[in-house]
Amino acid sequence: MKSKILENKKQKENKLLKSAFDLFTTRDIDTVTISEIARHAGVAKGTFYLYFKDKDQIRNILISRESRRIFLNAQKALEENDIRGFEDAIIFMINHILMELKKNRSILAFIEKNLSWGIFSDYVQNAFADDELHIKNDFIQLAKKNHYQFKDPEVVMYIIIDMVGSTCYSSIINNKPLPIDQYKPYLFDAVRAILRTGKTNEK
Amino acid sequence: MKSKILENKKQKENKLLKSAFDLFTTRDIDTVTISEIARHAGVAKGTFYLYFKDKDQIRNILISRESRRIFLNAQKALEENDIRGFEDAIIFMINHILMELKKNRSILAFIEKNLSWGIFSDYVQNAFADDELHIKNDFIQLAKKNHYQFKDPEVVMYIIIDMVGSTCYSSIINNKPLPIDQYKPYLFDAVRAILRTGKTNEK
Amino acid sequence: MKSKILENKKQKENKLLKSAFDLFTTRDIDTVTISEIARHAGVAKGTFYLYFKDKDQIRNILISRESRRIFLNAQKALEENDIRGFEDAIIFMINHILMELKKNRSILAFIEKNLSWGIFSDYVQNAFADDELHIKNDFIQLAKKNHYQFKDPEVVMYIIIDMVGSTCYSSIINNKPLPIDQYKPYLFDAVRAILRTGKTNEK
Amino acid sequence: MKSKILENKKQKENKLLKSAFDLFTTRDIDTVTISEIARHAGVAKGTFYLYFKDKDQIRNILISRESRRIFLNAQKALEENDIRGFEDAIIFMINHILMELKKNRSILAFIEKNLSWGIFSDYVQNAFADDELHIKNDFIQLAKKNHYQFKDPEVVMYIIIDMVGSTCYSSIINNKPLPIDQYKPYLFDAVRAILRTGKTNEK
DNA sequence: TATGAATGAGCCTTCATTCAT
DNA sequence: CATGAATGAAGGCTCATTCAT
Repeated sequence: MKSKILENKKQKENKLLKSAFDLFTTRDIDTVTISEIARHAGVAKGTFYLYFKDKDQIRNILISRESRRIFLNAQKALEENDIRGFEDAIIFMINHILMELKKNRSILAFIEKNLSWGIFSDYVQNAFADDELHIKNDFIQLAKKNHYQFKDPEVVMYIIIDMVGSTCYSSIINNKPLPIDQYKPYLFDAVRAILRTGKTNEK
Repeated sequence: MKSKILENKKQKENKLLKSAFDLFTTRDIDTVTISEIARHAGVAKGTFYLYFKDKDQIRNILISRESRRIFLNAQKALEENDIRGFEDAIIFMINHILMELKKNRSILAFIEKNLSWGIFSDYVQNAFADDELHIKNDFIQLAKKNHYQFKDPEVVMYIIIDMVGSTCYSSIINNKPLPIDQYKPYLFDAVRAILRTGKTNEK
Repeated sequence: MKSKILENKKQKENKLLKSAFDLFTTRDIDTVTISEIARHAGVAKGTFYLYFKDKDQIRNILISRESRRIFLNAQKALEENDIRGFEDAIIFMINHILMELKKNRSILAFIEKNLSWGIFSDYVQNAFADDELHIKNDFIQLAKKNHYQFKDPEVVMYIIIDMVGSTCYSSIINNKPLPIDQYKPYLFDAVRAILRTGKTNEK
Repeated sequence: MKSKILENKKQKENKLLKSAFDLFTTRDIDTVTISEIARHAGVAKGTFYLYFKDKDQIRNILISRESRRIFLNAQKALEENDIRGFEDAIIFMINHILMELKKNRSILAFIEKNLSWGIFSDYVQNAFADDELHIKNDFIQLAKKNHYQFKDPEVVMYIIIDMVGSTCYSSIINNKPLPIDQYKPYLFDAVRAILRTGKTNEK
């Protein structure tokens, strides 16, 4: 039967992805060889090329996958908590993501160091296409409902994501400029300040 | 006389630095070989190792040097213009830097992609040690003079630098989320919002 | 079937060993490069590293192999000739070995110059472990049978091997202190003298 | 004055020789570079080539020098002690040399590992030319005086030197086949046995 | 004489990629 | 589909030797 074969193939692909993920988050990505990925996945070197073109490809797939997972988790957490204020909701999500990344620094290191625009950015920007991930939509809806108005909400969202991402990277990884827990107040102040630029006085 | 030799050595070092800079800003740094740097500098391969330990070292030197140069230019421009408001001064400097980077995208790409904390951050953080570069000091003085008060001005400065750096990178290089000229208003709004969090009402 | 591949691998390994042996016995080992070994074996440079770690490893393998072969030959020759006296048997073997080395000076040069204790010595000392090579045992048995008694036969054997090895090296290679054929009488006298130190008067 | 200059030159040459000796006896000779020899001697790299052709040359000079020194010491010690028997005198000298080498293993390692025939052998063989070093002569005289007769005393001497040298090397350095102090009885027995082959019964 | 900057040949080693089995 | 042996291009780096000063 065909499904059996297909399943088998999917399994091998997953083994390779998992293997690469393990290695990429453990070591400097440049030092990871395709040999190692294959060996650690328990398949032959040649098999790698049956599923992926090269290291770049598998790396990009992993970054998209992990970023998405993290955003989805934050989104789900938000839905499960009844947070109504616009700013509060944004801060809640950011905080949720930061907590996850703090627990799992290697993922953060992996994503940040390899996050080239053209992968993640495209991903976030075109997030409309993702059935499950409706963060962008939510952002816009929530802003409207709470009487925040932005000329271009996408750009604001982008600024915030990028700012949080890059500053928190060094905060979590290197404790610079401050350890993440001490840094958060400053960061959240900054985020709130930016969001407040869109606040209107409508009731 | 010895001065001739010393001069000659300095010249060679500069040739190598220039060569590396040319290559690093033109191509992906990983694809640049030491052979090429030497060849393009017009010296033998072994000569490279007389002046630098490896590619990392020459890269770090270049990043420090270029970052410093850009900040120095901005600082000088600020001094030459009589801008008194705190927010205006910050925005002026940011704008000055962005204009320079826009003109010279390759430098931006080079700095951003290779700017590891531990190089630049240390540099900016310890900028006190630099006799000429007194941005940090200026920031603090200017804030005080204009009645802005921050619990930790350094952190605020850091947030701004990092945010500007990372978001403008993709704006200038990839036009995402918007081309830099359209993006600036949003960015400056965000910066002003952050700065305003420190505003007090003293006269 | 797999046997074909395995056979092929064994063949390549042998090609490399032969190539290395040819080069090592022809030239100063330090001047032989891995490139050459591979090229002369008709394989790619990388292939070398599939079979051996480095030049040292292949060299040690060759020394063990060749030394063993020479001793085995001498042993076999002894068995095929009915020589009963203890001293005569030892001299016979030494002579057999010297004749072989004389015919093949390059092997002698190769072995002697690279024979580091830790390779050969271990080998000779632990010769018990070698099923085929029972020289050490034979020496002890033969001594006993012929009423020679040594406090530590192993040490005596070792002295003889080492003495023969080092003096004959220069005799065969450099004709010093005498060409091997003229040198032999002196050498054999010395060997017999040493052996005779263990002679007892039992009948 | 010229003598001053000449003295200065001799001094530099000695500095280089000492430097090389220090390095050669401390490390594997192949890893010692000419740069290091010069640096450790406190002169410029180019200066090395003013005094020596290459590493081989300086190495050979050192080996001759050290070997000679050791033999001279043994000879002097013999003269200072009134030992009349032929065998006893030989054993005395060997023992003297072994004690010195045991104290200074690095010299032994250096000499043995680099003692190529053509250096030392020539040296010992042509020892007649050395005004101070008259070992060979002594050997012959002493043999005669004590009624030992050898067809070719030189060859016997050579066998002994070589045998002692090569077996004691591994004994002192690797404790194989036995530590030197336990090995000596066997060795001396062997030496005496060889010498005794020349004994005559004249009174 | 003495210096040491400059040279560049040449080594070792890795690893992405291919392809016969 | 899967394998893994074989490839060979490519890079980093060292160091003996030269030569202008």
